[in-house]
Amino acid sequence: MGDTITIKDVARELGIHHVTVSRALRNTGAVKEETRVLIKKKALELGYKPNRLARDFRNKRSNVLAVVVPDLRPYFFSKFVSDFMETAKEAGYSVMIFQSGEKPGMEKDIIDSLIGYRVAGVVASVTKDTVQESHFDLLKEEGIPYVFFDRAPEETQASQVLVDNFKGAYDAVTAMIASGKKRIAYISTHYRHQIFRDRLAGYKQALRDHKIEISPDWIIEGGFFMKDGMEHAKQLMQLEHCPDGILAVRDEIAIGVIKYLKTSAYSIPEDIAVIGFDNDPMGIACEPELTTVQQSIPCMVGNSFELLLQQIKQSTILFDKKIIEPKIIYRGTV
Amino acid sequence: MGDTITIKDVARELGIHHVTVSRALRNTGAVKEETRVLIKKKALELGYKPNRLARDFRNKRSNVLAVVVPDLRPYFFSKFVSDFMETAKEAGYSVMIFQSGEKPGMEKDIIDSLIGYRVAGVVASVTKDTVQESHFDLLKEEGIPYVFFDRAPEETQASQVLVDNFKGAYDAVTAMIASGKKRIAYISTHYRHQIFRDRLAGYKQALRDHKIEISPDWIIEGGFFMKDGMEHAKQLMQLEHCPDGILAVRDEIAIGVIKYLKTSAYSIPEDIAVIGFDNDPMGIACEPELTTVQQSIPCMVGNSFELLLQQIKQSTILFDKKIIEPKIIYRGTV
DNA sequence: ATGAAAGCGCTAACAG
DNA sequence: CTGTTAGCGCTTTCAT
Repeated sequence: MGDTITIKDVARELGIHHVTVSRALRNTGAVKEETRVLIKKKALELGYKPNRLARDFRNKRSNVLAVVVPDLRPYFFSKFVSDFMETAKEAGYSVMIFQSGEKPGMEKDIIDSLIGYRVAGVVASVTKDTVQESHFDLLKEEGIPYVFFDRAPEETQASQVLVDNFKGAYDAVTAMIASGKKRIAYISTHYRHQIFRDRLAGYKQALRDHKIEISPDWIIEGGFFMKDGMEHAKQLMQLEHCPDGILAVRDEIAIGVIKYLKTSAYSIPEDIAVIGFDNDPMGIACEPELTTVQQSIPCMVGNSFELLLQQIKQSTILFDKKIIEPKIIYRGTV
Repeated sequence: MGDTITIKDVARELGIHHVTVSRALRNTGAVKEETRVLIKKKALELGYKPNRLARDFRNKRSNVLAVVVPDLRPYFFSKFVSDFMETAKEAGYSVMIFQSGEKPGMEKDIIDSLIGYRVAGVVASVTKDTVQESHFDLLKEEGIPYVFFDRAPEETQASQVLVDNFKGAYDAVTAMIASGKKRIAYISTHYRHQIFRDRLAGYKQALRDHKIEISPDWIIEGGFFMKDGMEHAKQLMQLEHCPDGILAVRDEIAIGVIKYLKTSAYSIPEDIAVIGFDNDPMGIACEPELTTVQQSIPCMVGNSFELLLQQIKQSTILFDKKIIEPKIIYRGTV
């Protein structure tokens, strides 16, 4: 160690100029084929590893893409990140991941960091409390393109990739109605993202279109986890006029609902139907297996990446919005 | 954009030398307190962001830690990575994540990459087919310390953090025996890591210590997922002399087992007890809730990080092994 | 097709 | 306490 091989070492060994080595190794500029082969052979032989730090510094831009998520653990995010990394790698990019922990302050720090690293681009899903987009403006100022996926700041103009959440909820409610349900409740989170408002709107519209009353008692917002689903289900079932179908905005919440219903001896889906969102594999572990609204993650990744790459290549900031079709995965709860 | 602020800009504005600015901003060297304050104020005012690319390049080392995992999606890995990122961030490090996709070739490419980025250190869990450690030797040559967690190459000398897998399996089997089970089977994966061999050894020893016969029919190896668990459970239950307890080396496999048993009308845990490994939240979604051997991830993260940091600080490669106590989380399947 | 020169932004080492 | 000098490894530009 200590004596790292540089292009100069390769050049000296061959009695040529290090610039030629640089050109040969990058397959750029005019280098005699014969020389190029010679150089590559020697580089390999010496175990030369390009110093990315130097290269990125010189280019004033790294070839790293950043992904910012509130939390890496939920399946939706870990799957997105996992797929995104695959896609990025194939295109020659490395990926840095950042977790905001649902804290806007942290998100801001992360963005400062990203600017420091001169990342090539950013894909982000914002925290539950991110209302302002101002910290992302800093990226714009630095010419770093970014794309939001799933969770975007309110009224942002920036590029974003979302599922058609209105349709997802609308279809889910319609499916329950089709199976004979007439009293359908809605359990959401308190997170104030457009996606959740859209789902609520889809839920309401489906009820209206089927001439079913919308009761405020049947719309609950709060929490994000399994235990919240359990509590809300309990609250719902204690209602005098209790529901026979429940749409939850997350599979984890839906599973909480199922757990409560089963302990209370309700049959699913006979007594009550349940549908969630996300197609989390956890939904297969529970019984009956959870029917869910799938947001195609490969599709979201593909669109996000494409949108980002386009901006990187053209060195422009785009304002584009991709809407992905949701799809209901029918399993055993409706 | 285009006109990024550098320390020279800050210096010019103040009519001082940029080196003084550098010193002031890093709280290093001797700078008059008054000047330091002035500089920091001006830097903030101009929106100066240190160029990490330049800094890292100059220092010949980045302040990035790399985590290499086979796959980011399983809860065990996403949780580890998530926690590790938190810990690293608090210590001022950023984190790059890499997925080998269980492919050793990919793992090798990743390591070349890490060297290119001159990362400060590496934490890795190797692929199912990584037998040689040779590609990690390259890191050693570059003076980049690394620590294995959970899955290490065979017979490696390198620093590693593991759970006491022998004990985990031993205790799990003992727990089943304590609840009256006498015919305990073992479902493993075909992955050839020490951790799985240790679990098998723990399983066997527990049976021996309780004078229970070890039947090769009851030891199945193969697969890694839920469907594998289902298949293996089926195979096991079709045996003439079928088991009344099953230990699986992963919760996901255990859940597959449970799913099969329930479709075949076995009662759990009355007819058959089941225990898994990992404390995957998926185990809470299923019914009955899965009893599992927990590997404390915060503890693994803490040890991994500490082991790594120690090597970074001392610029030495250590050969240290940390063994963490597993713990059985009793739920409903035993 | 190859070489020479210059500089990216920063920091260590030395000088004053 | 502050300034000067030099250079990290690489690539772009211009010259040959």
